[in-house]
Amino acid sequence: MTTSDRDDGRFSYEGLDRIIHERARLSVLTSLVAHPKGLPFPDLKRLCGLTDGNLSRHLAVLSEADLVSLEKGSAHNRPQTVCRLTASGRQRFIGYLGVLEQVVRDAAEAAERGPDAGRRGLDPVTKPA
Amino acid sequence: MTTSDRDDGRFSYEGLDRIIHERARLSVLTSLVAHPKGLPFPDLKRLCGLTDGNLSRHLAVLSEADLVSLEKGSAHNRPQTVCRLTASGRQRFIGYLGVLEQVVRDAAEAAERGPDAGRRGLDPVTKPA
DNA sequence: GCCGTTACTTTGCGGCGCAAAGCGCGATGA
DNA sequence: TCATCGCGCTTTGCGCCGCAAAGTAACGGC
Repeated sequence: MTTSDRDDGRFSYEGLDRIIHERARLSVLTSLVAHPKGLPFPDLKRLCGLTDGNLSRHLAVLSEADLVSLEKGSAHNRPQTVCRLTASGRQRFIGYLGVLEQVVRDAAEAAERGPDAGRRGLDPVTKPA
Repeated sequence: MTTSDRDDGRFSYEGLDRIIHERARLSVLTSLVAHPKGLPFPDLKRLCGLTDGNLSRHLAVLSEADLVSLEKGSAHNRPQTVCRLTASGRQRFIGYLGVLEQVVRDAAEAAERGPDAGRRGLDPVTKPA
């Protein structure tokens, strides 16, 4: 047998929150958790390699979900939006990271266990050039 | 200073392949890497907690991208599709996992470094000078 | 005043995830 | 023998989303 009933959902990873599990937003949240004092919009943009519009959109989503707070003020006679993780955002992000870690563990373990197990169906595994 | 030029893209994680970085497909790939001999459609469906339609769609995408192979045959007088990781799929997935691991490391490290660093900024909003 | 730059926001579109409906087919039963 | 059921997928349809390009606003030289 290949699977048993109690394996149902073994790899479903329901904790991968749709809001967080998105490349750009993952970037943003990681940047923010690494800069707990907050980051101005342009810095965040550079760190994440995002365009203005893109970052704006994602920040709106994250803010809507109360994962980040946006403090719109001004500095050097210019508008400045400082972005921060909220306390609950931090919690949710850390929870998400736990799931992500589980994914990596599951997969890495499996990948290591049988690099050429079941070779019947798989092409011979070749090294990357 | 908050960021320096050479930090550009520090958290952009370009290796997070759009095809792979999707909850359902991540489930599928992890299941498959854990079962190198392949999995029949219904087993995969249960492992991943997906609906038929959903799994079908994602398999089509993964197959299109040559990450998985679909072997349509029959067993017990019933149609049976066996899904397997391709060799290149395996490599790409492993590459992706490396990036994911980096994300987890970056974030976990940062989160641990300052669980309450900059805490003042989290709820009471303070103005940067 | 005009032009360029900075700091965002809005708009438009293509694509995607998801659930519900559909299809094919063998087994079952009247 | 012919409907009916259930299993194994596939297709359809809708709504949301990511992304880039265009738009707005406000300041700083010239």
